[in-house]
Amino acid sequence: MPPKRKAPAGQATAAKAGRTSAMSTPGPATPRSVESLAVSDGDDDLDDEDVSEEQKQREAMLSKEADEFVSKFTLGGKRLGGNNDLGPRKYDAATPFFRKRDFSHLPLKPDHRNRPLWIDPDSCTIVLERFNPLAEQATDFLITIAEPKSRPTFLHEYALTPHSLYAAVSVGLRPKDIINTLERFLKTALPDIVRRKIEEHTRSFGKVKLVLKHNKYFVESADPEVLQILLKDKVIGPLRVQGSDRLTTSAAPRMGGLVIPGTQNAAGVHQANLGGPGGDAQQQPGAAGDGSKEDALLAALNEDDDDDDREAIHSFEINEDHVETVQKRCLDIGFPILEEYDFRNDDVNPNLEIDLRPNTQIRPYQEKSLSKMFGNGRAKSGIIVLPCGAGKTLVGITAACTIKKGVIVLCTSSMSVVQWRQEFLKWSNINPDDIAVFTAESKNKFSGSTGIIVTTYSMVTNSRERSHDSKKMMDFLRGREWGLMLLDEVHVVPAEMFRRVISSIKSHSKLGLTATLLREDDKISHLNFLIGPKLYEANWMELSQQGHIAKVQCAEVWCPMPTEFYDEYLRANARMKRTLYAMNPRKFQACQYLINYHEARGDKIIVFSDELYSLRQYALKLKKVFIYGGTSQSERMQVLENFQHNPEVNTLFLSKIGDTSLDLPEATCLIQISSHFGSRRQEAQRLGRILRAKRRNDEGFNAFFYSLVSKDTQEMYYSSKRQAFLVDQGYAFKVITQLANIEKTPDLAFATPQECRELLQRTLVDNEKGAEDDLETDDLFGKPSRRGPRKALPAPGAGNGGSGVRRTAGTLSELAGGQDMAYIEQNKAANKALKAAAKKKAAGGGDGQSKFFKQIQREKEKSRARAG
DNA sequence: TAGGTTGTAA
DNA sequence: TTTTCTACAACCTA
Repeated sequence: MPPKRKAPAGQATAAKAGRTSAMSTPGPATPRSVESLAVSDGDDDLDDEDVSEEQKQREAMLSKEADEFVSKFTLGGKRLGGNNDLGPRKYDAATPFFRKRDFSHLPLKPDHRNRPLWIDPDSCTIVLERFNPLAEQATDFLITIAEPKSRPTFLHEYALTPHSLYAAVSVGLRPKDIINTLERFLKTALPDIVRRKIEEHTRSFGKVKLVLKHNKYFVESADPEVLQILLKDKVIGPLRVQGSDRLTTSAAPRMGGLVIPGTQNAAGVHQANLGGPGGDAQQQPGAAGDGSKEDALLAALNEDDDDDDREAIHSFEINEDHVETVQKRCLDIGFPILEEYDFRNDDVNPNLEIDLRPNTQIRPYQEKSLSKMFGNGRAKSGIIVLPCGAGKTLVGITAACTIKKGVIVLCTSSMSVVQWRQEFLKWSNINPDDIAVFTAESKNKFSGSTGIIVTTYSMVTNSRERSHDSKKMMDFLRGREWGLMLLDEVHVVPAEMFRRVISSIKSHSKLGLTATLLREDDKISHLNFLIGPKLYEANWMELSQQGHIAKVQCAEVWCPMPTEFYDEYLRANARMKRTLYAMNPRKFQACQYLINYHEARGDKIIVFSDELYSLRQYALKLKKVFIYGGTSQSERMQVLENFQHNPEVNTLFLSKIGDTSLDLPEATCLIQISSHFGSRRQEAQRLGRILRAKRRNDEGFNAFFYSLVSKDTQEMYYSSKRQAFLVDQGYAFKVITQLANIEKTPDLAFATPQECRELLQRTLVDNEKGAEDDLETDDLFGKPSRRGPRKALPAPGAGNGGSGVRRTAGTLSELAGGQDMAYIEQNKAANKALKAAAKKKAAGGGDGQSKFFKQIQREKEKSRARAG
């Protein structure tokens, strides 16, 4: 049993409801000073006093400890972000956000101190004071109506955008709710321009819904006029199914007896109510009325959708073939269409026997995200954004358990397919026969009339020739209707290929899960109409403060480049530049130092490098295991297994294979030596690798994330770009320019200038080989070059016009010889030691090595083929 | 069972 | 200050 006694979810929610109702009268009713609140964190404050006090102290201690830890490395480095005390403020906290314009003429409300929001009327940027008494409630509200832009510790910045407003309406807020609540939270009066913007953008949003009922698609709206507009539209009108002349009318559903499993409600009410009020409601004409109470918003925010006003609903039928066309068209003409699945009234598709295992309690934020999805008793399609390790899978499983219909799960790799299935078995009582995987290896169907299929995107989208089984399976998938489509890592979907999934498989509702709704192109917005609005986005910092994910210390280590390296760097082409700044000996030393430090501390360390050459060099030189794309499946398993359980193996080197396709054992320290341009997503994903660390609740535990950056190179720029997302999430990157006592590291590599020069030459030579092979035939130089490059190299060095400028052939050959000897020796020492220890594969050592070289060879050839 | 090919993301 | 190559999954063959 964990020592901390948290209030059960039930109490927490009740407490929350209490506070929420207070929020409708924020003024004098809650006269708490800013100062008093800044201290109490406001989350556990209704819990047992001792516990929260203890908790707080511990957190303070932790953060201090962590700070000190990083400072140990820092000699004179300047710090970025992470300013933990605000100090005396000359300006108001929000001042920086308004630098360009001055809104001080906007009159403050008399009780502005009790109100947490500022707004910039021109950009519709909202700034939230996190230390304000109402910050909690305001945060809930803002997450619903606005796009989080940046959420550092004290000030959060949100933007009101058409899409965010669209999402707000889709989870049940009405424009006037939004306006009224904003008015309440704002320190100033809500500017007219913003009010108009909200009205304008929400007018048509959420008015049209796409509902699948009895296997027929209906376009539904509470507003007959809107339907008329659609029917008169030149695209949509003709698509209406003829014969259904009258608009069908029924009553709006209400949440009724719907209970999301795993919530504390589930315990008592359970299924008793299913089919109760909800079912009846369908028959009754709308009791309607304009019961627009002010509390409606609070209710919506509060998850209990006890809407009193039940409006009449009008709908017309459209053919299923035209759904996509209609969806697109609706978006184009300003009536974005929502997809909803009235699963409780779906008696056509068989029910699936599935429930969460008893005693499974989902976490508050998971519940919150699901309540957005099931807010009105139906399943809304949309996207839930949770950091890795925060339990995305469980959210998906709970959704499946709520809907209880056929489910199709789409993953990015076959690895995660297996995991999803395991998670389903772990968390739910699903019959193992009812959950099947569809991958290259396994093409089983479930035995019953319905079930769960777990597969990969590429399996479904594959446009190439299919194997016979695969074809049969696809027909099966296409031929039936799914209650829920779970899209794991949904940010991949906007890619041209993957979006085909949406159209090729018919599902009543779609739930997208992702950690980072980020792409470097702008296609992420496509998800809005491909799947649905973003239903929920968690705040990383908050989750980590609450102990759901690990606390992470981020640091960027600046490694100067030795002059020789820098000279080469300046002259090199783009490709070589990348290699050079990864191979920077100072960086290597930093890496070595950090590995030493953290291994001594008992951390499990993962080192990432996108640059294969440097990945290998680092790993071999440091005698650590590594995995890259060419590592065979069995070897991968072996290495991972060892990394996880063998106390001797604490450091693992990974190529970008580790970003997506490996299920990494838990690590507690992460070092990046080279990374892919400015991909924020990659950075976030990598950070996510250490978030799930189980030790997070141990005393004084922190996870560590280092980016090693070669100073004065492009890396600096990329690095800042990559960090943008994490910084927005509130992570502070500390800059370390000097690692204290690095020179005392035992066996510090490249400590002498001579060694550095050798490294440089070797790097240049090795990466020149590809070019060399361009001119020579493989049989001559391919194999021999591994053993005796001494002979082979001088010629290409001189003969290769493009890059021959760099150095004299003499030096080059000299060093190259030594290099290869060392190389082979190291290679023996590295991964293979592990192999021997595992006493697998008699031929292991030599075989692996030649395989390794073959792989390199193949890659070289490939790139040459492309070039030529 | 390994190795090669292709298509695709980013 | 801009961009890129690497690597994966599926499928096929010897």
